Amino acid sequence: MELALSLGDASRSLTNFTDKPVKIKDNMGFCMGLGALIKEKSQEKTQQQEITREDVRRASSDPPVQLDLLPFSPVQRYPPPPPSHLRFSWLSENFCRLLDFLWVIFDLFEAVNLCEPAGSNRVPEEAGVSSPNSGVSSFQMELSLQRNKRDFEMTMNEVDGERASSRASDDDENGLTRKKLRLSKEQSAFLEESFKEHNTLNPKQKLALAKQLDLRPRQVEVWFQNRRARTKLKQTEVDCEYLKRCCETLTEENRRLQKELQELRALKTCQPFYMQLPATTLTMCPSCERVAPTTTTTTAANATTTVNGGGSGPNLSLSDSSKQPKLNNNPFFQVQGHANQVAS
DNA sequence: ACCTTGTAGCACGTTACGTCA
DNA sequence: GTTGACGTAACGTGCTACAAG
Repeated sequence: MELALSLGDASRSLTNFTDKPVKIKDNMGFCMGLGALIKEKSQEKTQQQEITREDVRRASSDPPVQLDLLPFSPVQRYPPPPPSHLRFSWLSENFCRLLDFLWVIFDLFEAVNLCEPAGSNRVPEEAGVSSPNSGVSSFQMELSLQRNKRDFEMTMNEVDGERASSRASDDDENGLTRKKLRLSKEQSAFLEESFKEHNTLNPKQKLALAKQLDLRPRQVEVWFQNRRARTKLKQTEVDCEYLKRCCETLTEENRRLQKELQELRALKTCQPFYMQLPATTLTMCPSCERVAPTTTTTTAANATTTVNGGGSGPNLSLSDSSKQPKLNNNPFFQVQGHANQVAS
């Protein structure tokens, strides 16, 4: 079995090994080596536990990550830790993805073409099997991490204390898939309290919260993002329910007014002509839900349901308040205010 | 002043894990 | 023990604002 490896045209070659093509903005013809990884994890994980892509991705995306920018050569698989002045904190996501994958390629290349790795009892064909979601087999990642462990340990002393402490919660993961930690009640309560004070965080607040709760800043950031999303979703549900009730109320009111209109029309045909008085009544348009003045005639008996329509008729009282469209009390016109109330 | 590029933060949708009935 | 629903941590993507060159 022969494996061709061409890093000169990375954007083309890398797509052969992943489910999803790796997006690469620039073709990079140099060798890159990670200078920091998970010290505690590497030490604690057993041979049976697989170290996943997630581990490598996180390790490569958490600043600072060290790179060796050396002329590409397959021999220089494990370059020595770079000097501190070659650290980069500007790694883009795609670049980190490329880093992840390059290690896999290196290990795969060696496993297939060079030699059987020490301590590995797997056949090389296994290395070509990709997991359905990650596009990188866990075997490859295990190989990669185990072999680079010694290199990582050389540079772990350079990892700053904050990062080391923030990663303390990572130790208990099994590493099979992406990790999901359940926050403790105390942590959730504290985050809730902070969210009540301000639903967004500036970097300083984020760092302070993370340090106080022994979480990674990214976790705090994600928590606030999800919390805002939950708030918005709940708000939407409340608004939806409220609008539903408004719709029901208006429908019922419209039905009542329509019935009243029918009664008035019936009375109009029955009452003597001299009893009819011109007036303007308020009717609710069923389609646009607006109150529109309609000049009609009614009897004195029903005059309490009309209002003065521009002086063309007598001023009539509004004694029967239950029959008036209550615009100010209509819930339809209160939705906005209600929404703001809930949001607060 | 204008443009380009990189970065950070966010909303939104989705995935996947943990919990519980 | 299994299963499905649900809550939610974590992630991917696109957009926008901003700063620096």
